Amino acid sequence: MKQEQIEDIRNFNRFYSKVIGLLDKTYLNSAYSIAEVRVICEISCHSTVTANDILTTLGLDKGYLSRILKSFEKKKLITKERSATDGRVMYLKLTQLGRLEFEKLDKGAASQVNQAFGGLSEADYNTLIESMKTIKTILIKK
Amino acid sequence: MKQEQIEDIRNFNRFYSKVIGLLDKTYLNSAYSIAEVRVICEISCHSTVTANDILTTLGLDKGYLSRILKSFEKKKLITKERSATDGRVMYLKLTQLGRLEFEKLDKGAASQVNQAFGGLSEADYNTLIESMKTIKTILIKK
DNA sequence: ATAAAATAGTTGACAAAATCAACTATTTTA
DNA sequence: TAAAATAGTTGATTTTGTCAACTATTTTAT
Repeated sequence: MKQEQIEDIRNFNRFYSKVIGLLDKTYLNSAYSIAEVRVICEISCHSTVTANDILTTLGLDKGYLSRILKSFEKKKLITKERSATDGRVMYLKLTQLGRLEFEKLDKGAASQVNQAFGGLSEADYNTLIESMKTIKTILIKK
Repeated sequence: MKQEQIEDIRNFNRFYSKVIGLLDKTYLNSAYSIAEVRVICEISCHSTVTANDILTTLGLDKGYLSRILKSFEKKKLITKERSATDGRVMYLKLTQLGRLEFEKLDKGAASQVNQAFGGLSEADYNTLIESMKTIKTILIKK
């Protein structure tokens, strides 16, 4: 891999870090930390998920995650249900309230994206999104 | 802006957040936090820069930044020089050691990019980097 | 069958990162 | 020249994240 290619990629990364950082700030106005948002997101997206699943996908410290989950339970956002077949495992589920809360976060994030990326021409959107898909496709096949 | 476009963009953002998060972890093995790396970077990239410049570009808390700078001074990575024309302003400069340290970080980051993005075909690099440039161009003209 | 190792999750102690507000010292504005 | 603004510092505190020891199960190897 050439020096120049590395520099080009780093240049994009610096630029896009700022974009993402800006969007992440949405969550700073919510009642949740970014880690918490990701955890809610994980629970929301998978019908059955365990703390350990989240650990591996998000790469958090397990003590940290345990506390986050405990706080969610306290706030009635999730329920934990012990697996019938493996007593160590706890299945996590959003409660009604949890789903409501997630929806709020999700809508907030969507509206932030709308703001941050809004105002382009239709042609630019097409090009932008096509480029995004291209990047993802190339990197994902690695 | 259409719902679907928002979703496409969010999809890319989720994906690319992970890429950036992975690269940021390089710094976790260094002696510096991500905020500190950014600050060193800012000082390195600008021949004359003040704490306030960094505040506006990086958007940190000024107390936080002040402490980071103090620790850099203690470690002999930077020098502060009071402006002759405005006694409130401190100009920041990397010392020899600071430049060395920055170079190490910079090389480490480049090698991480090399690892994370390495192994693609030349055609894929061209497409990848072209897409990155396209995205930046579109977003920057906003 | 059972002791040892592995796995899932919890807890306490702590460290690092970040925020807030009050403060000093200058400079600018009115 | 007094008041407001700006640059930076400091103390107190909160939030976020890490580490290691712990309990409770389950799996593996003998």
